Amino acid sequence: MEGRVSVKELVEAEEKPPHTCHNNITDASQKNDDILGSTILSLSLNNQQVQAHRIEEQPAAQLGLMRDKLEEMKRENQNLRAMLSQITQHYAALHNRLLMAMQQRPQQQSPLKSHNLQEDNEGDEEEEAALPIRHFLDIHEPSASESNKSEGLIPHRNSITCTKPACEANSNNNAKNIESDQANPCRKVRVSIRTRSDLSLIGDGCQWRKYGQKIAKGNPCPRAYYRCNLGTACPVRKQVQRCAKDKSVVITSYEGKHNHAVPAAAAPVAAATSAALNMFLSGSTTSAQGSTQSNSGLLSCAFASLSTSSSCPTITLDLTQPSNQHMQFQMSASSSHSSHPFPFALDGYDSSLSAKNMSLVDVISAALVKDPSFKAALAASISSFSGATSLQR
DNA sequence: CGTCTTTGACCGGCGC
DNA sequence: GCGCCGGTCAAAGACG
Repeated sequence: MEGRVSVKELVEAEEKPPHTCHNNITDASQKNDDILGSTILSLSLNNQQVQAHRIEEQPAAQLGLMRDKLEEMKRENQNLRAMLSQITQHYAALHNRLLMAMQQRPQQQSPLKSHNLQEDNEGDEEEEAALPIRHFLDIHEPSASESNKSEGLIPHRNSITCTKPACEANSNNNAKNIESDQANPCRKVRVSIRTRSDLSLIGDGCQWRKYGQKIAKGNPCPRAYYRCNLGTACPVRKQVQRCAKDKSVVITSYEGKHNHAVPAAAAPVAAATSAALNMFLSGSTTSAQGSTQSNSGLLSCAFASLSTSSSCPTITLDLTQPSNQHMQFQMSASSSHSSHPFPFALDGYDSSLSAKNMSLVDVISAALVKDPSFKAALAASISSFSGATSLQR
C-alpha cells in the first residue's frame, strides 16, 4: 500500500527538519486520501461490473471486505492527521525555545562570564530554560581513566566541562572549545552498536576512510578510527574494535551527525544514530524546562548513579544477545559498572541475524521493521536519559 | 598516478 | 612537572 507511512519513512522524517516532517506526513495523508478516492472509485466500478455481469456469488462478501478496508484506511488517515497535529505542536514549541536560546546567546559571549552566570543562576528555571545549548555542553563530565575498558570503549573528551578551579584559568581555551563544540554539538553523544561478526569491518552503507589505529589499554585488539568519506568535511567518526572479553563481538561506535545526504543503504544506521543525537538534543532542551517525560525509571536511576564518574554518554544497541531472542537496548556513560540494561526488549528480533555476518544496515533495518516501537523506545529512553543528566546538575 | 591503509609522531587532557 | 593514555595527523608504502 503505497500511501502508508513505513517505518523507514518515519525514520527518515525524524532526520529532517520539522517542516519537512510535516510535509512528509501531509503528503502521506494526501496519499491516503488519494487511495481512498481510488478505492471508492474501484469499489463503484466493481459494483458496476458486478451488476453488469450479474455475478450472483460473492459480491456481498467482496463488498464487505472492501468496506472493511475502507474503514481501516479511514482510521489510518485519522491517525496520520493526529500525528501531523502533534508534530506541528512540537515543532512550534521547539521553535519558540530555539528563538529564546538565540536571543540569550549574545549575552554569553564571554565564557568566563558564562561560567559565572551558570553558577549564579542555579535554580533560576527561567534562565536555564533559555540556555538549552549550554545545558547540553555542561552535562557531560568526562573521566578519562574510568572508561569502558572492559568493552574497549573509550570516553569522549570534553574540554568544555569545567569543574575544577584550575580549569577556570583556562577559560580562554575553553571559549574556543565552546565555540567549536557549539558549532558541532553532535559529537557529544556516542551511539555504540555491538554485533557478532567474523568480519573485521561490518558494512553499514557509508563510505569510511581510516585515519588511525591504536591498541588501547586493556584490550589487545586494535581500535580503528574511521572518518566519513561522503560529503565535504563530514563530522561523523566511527570507531571499530573487538570486545576484549568476546572477540567475536564487534563494537562499532558512531559520533556525530552526517552533514550530507546518506545513501539509502546507510539510512537505517544513520537514522538510528542521528535520531539518538537529535532526541538527546531535544530531550536536553526539554529537560531544561523540567518537563521531560521520565518514563523510564530504571534508566534514569542507572544514569543518576553515574554522578560521580560520569563521562561521555553512550547509547548502546546490543545486538549480540542470543539468550532471549530479544534485542537489548541500554544506555550507559562509558562506564561498564554503571551501565544497566534498559528494560526494553524487541520481541521477534532474531539475534541469529547478527551471527550470519549481516551488515549493520540489515540488522538495524530488521530491528526497525520488525518492531516500530524500537524507535519509540529509543526516543523515550534518550529523553529520560537527558532528563536524568540535567537532574544531576 | 590516484586512492587508501599503515604506522610512528605528536598533541592535549588527566592523574599522581 | 611528569608520565600515561586516547585521539589525530601526516608521511610512507601498498594497491589497483
